[in-house]
Amino acid sequence: MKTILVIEDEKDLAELISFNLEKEGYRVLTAVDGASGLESARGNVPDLILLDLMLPAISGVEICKILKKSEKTSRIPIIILTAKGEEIDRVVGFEVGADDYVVKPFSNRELMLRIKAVLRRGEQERQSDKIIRIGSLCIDTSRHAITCAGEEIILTTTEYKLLINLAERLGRVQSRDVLLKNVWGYNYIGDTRTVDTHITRLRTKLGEAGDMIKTVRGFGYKMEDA
Amino acid sequence: MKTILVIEDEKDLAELISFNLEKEGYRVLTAVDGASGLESARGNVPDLILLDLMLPAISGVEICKILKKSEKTSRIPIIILTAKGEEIDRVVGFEVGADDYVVKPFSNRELMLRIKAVLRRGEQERQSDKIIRIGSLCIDTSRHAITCAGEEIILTTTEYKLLINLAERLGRVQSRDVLLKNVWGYNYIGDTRTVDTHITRLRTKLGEAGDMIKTVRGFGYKMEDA
DNA sequence: TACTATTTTTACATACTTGTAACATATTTG
DNA sequence: CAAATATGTTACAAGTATGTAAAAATAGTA
Repeated sequence: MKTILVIEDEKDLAELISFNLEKEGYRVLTAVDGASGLESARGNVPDLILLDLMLPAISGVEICKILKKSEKTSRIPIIILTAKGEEIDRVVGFEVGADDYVVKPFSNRELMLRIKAVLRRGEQERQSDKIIRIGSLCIDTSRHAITCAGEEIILTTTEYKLLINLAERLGRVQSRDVLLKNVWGYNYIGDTRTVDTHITRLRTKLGEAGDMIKTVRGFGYKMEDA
Repeated sequence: MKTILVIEDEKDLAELISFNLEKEGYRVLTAVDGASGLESARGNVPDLILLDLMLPAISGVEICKILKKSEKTSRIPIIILTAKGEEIDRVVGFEVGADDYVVKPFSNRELMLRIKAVLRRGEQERQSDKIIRIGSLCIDTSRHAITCAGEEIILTTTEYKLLINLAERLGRVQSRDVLLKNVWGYNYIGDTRTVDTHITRLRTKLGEAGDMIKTVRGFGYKMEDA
């Protein structure tokens, strides 16, 4: 039986997540703030940590960094819970070192799928210092740098986040709505066509690698080699 | 037609919302307090719930928690209506498990946009990423890719949905009316012969796998291996 | 403040999709 | 066996989704 540590200050949400996790057969530990979360993680090393980014006192980012620095806890996979789309690029990259993230509000199903995926993923390929290579494209998340066939490509924040989102879910079709939620944040109200515009710009800037962003008519976009 | 349950104790507001929702083509159920709201949600599962936070007796937060914990109702998206300002909006709103929130006073336009966004999100969720194999045919729903004996087959949106519908109910005959409802949507007005045309196209594109789509004269179509 | 970079919206072009109708073929029925 | 009925097939006008560029709005900065 796998143990999951939930670090979340909002009691209701923590309770809800615990309830669902237990229903799925996980053992659950909860912590309402960073300090007790750290303590718990060190004392009884869990198989995975769900970490809210917005915590009182020590922020989730800090906690994540601390956990990743200690030998004892560095190998525990961490999934970040965040309300903002804007922070994900920093979070998943080297700076923070989380293994995955879920943007609030998330469905139970979504969360469970992510947890399973992260647990399944081998220890060796944790995302901390991840460099994504797809065809001639190379994304160095730690340096926030992108190259295509050696040539450096300068992207704006939105373009970068959009690319990361597509690249991390390689092959999977993502609807405009999902992209809006993950890149722009849950609170975004606007035209889904905005995504199209950014896709166009991304394709242009990426040059030959831009062809790897495929349109799936009626559904959304996906990224795929060749 | 989508059904929306409005749980709101202020009669005037409830009425106004109902009026606007109906104008947009939704079916509306209303409940003036938590208990009847819960009952209604369980009895006639709606597609979405608009939930006032400030209710007599049981609070909206409680209701939200209860709904999210029950298997039957946990998947219903909930939009919170709250009169309180900034500090509560994010924290209480969707961290309880709700899918979105709107702060009173809200414009009709805003509410409708949120509803649409949340409903869209839900539709995305439903398509789980599984791989269906039937004979030489392979359907990868997450990649939205179809292969027959390794060869990739490009389908249009309608063709794809039609195939999924047949493949998911393997062996079972489905009438043209049922297919129209499932693939084209319940309010589709048109010729049932449209189905035939698409079946033909599907068979052609699928090549040898197309033979697995069988005609059941007088009843409809079914999919069956060999 | 003005200026720049970036993002979003708008508008239009284009390419793809689709429902229908018309005709062909097959099957059932009387 | 012919008529009636059901399904198969094809072509095309109309509809729809996406691509793209340019204007408008916004955010960021000196």
